[in-house]
Amino acid sequence: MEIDPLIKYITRYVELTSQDIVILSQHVKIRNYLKGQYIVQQGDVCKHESFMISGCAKTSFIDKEGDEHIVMFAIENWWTADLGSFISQEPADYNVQCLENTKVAQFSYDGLQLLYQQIPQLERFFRMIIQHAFVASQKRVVRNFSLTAKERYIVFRNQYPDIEQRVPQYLIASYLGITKQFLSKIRAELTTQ
Amino acid sequence: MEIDPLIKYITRYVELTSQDIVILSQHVKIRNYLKGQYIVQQGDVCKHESFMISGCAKTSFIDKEGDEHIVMFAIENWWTADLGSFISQEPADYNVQCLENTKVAQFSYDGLQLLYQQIPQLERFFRMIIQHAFVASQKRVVRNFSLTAKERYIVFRNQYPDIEQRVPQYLIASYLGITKQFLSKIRAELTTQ
DNA sequence: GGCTTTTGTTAATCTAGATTAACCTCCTTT
DNA sequence: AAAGGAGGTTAATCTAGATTAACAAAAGCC
Repeated sequence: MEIDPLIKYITRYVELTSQDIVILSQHVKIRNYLKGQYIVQQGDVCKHESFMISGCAKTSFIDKEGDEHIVMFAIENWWTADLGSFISQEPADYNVQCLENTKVAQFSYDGLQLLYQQIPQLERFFRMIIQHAFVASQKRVVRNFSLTAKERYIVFRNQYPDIEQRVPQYLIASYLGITKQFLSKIRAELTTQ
Repeated sequence: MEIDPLIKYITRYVELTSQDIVILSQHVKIRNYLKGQYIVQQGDVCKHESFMISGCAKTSFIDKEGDEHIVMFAIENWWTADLGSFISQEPADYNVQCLENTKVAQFSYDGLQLLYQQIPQLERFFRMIIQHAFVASQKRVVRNFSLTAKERYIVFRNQYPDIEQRVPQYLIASYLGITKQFLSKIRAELTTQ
């Protein structure tokens, strides 16, 4: 089944009966995007929370100077959405755009509210997922203050070696909060010794 | 009752029966700290999630150079803990130290697991709380990349005017990721129109 | 194969914010 | 009232990383 990776992922955290899985699959929609397509567009309301089955996407923000800042990347088994927009159903601050052809399993806002009622463990599941996401985000704030750009790049590389391979460098530079020129310089320094 | 502010806060998100409140109060402990005391110490396991009833605390991190970085502040009606340490029950990355005499309502790890079973709405409650915390943290990451120090200070001031009054400037500088000298310069610029 | 677009590199110059250091309040405490 | 500490300011100098610009290497695409 197409949603198997999702079920497998959820059952790492909570137990699901076969009945739960039937209900779940009724409220989850599989959707395919081509490279370049948007899952969420800044200004639109974010209608879905998306679980990545395959492919790769970036979440980014265009500032008032028109410069893009990468908020996060997502690959297989990650979640992506503008969560702030999704929970409030107000316009999104971020874009989510596919960097490869991508397959996702999507929860709509209403679908998810129904699922919370019918499968109470999902409440626990999402609590746990978001706890981890919050902890990771807070660590990133700390790293941005206490590490140099070079150190942050090394951390990123060690933490997400799979992402580093799949994503162009200028997007990684943006994720790290530096220019592509400076990242290039760092990389040159790291390869010569 | 001493835990009234907590009940009031929770019932803004989910309904509680009087029975729920009795159960809750059996698993929540009120605790007082003096100014300067630690709620959590870097290296210890974070044993509690604390709801602030009164007072003020800072969450901070001491880096390898011995410099302190402020992760967040907490005042009345905020939550504080090293969540990463609390959920994994591994040593904390952060300190939580009181900046004023402080009264908190504390959930122990085991107590909270019991409460999740006995009051399923709490699962929902904490999911919602942490969703908002995650969204706020992600916005902070974006601000740190796309705004200047002066702009970030203005945002902080507008967003948390009550915190700005109660906390020394050098800690606010640290929260903003700048030195106290540079914050002082920014403030001088802002007062002379 | 050539031609355009997308990525990545190198180098010169510039700037936001760090560092260092000296000095100025207010509070406490004795 | 003196002394010490905690918090805040000002100013000179320094640096990590930005900006600008030019070029090189891949990667589509006709």
